[in-house]
Amino acid sequence: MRSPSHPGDDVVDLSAVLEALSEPTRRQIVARLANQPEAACSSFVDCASKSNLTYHFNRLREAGVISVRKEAQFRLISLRREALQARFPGLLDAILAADRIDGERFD
Amino acid sequence: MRSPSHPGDDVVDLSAVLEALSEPTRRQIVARLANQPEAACSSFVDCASKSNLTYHFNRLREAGVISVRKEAQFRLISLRREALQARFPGLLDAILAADRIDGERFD
DNA sequence: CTCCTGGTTCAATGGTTATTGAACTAAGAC
DNA sequence: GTCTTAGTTCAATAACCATTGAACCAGGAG
Repeated sequence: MRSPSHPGDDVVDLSAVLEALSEPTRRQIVARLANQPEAACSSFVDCASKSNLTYHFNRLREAGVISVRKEAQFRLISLRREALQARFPGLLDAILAADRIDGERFD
Repeated sequence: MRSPSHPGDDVVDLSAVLEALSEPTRRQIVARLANQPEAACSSFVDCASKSNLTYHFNRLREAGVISVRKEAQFRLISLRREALQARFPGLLDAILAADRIDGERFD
């Protein structure tokens, strides 16, 4: 785990990005962020426990998938769409699309 | 790990596919298969040890990414492009493209 | 038949992962 | 100031991961 605040976490390693997005909870977080410019950590309490959320946010941030901004008493999370698109064009969109399809398994 | 021969391993779970392709050795195998209709297990001895290759082939097969066919004394591996494309359109191509970019890191 | 070659199986190992709960901190609300 | 909300940190745990090496097996080659 890296140091707490690392605004310049850049998208570098494909393995890290795919590992980050291979986890269902993290994919759920990312899928939700795709529809919102920003969301507070607290809006994901239905996904996992507080400390577990911190863990998943760290993994996503270290992979360069999200960025975290501190605003008053809240942490605001956002998806790093442009950075991901610049580094691996089409990857995030393909995974988001696949995730939507994957979600249809039990219809 | 599942039973030895499982020709009908189908692409079902996105997590399994992404986990399979998040490992660099396995991505290398898949990238090489993308240029060849079929390849013998033995053509990947430069990627890992024999037993380690068996392990990686199993993980790829269980995720539905490759299929393995026994021909005389050889095992022939092939990429399940159509099955992947049918289930998660564009995903494999995006990951293969990202892998090519990722490979350019040390230029 | 005996000897390779191609590949699997198995147990062991060290490292990593996700998850938990309790203790803690930072900052606004009252 | 006290209380509460939002979130981190830390240690512990169980499960899983990739990798190894040795033993094994199937089938062709000599």
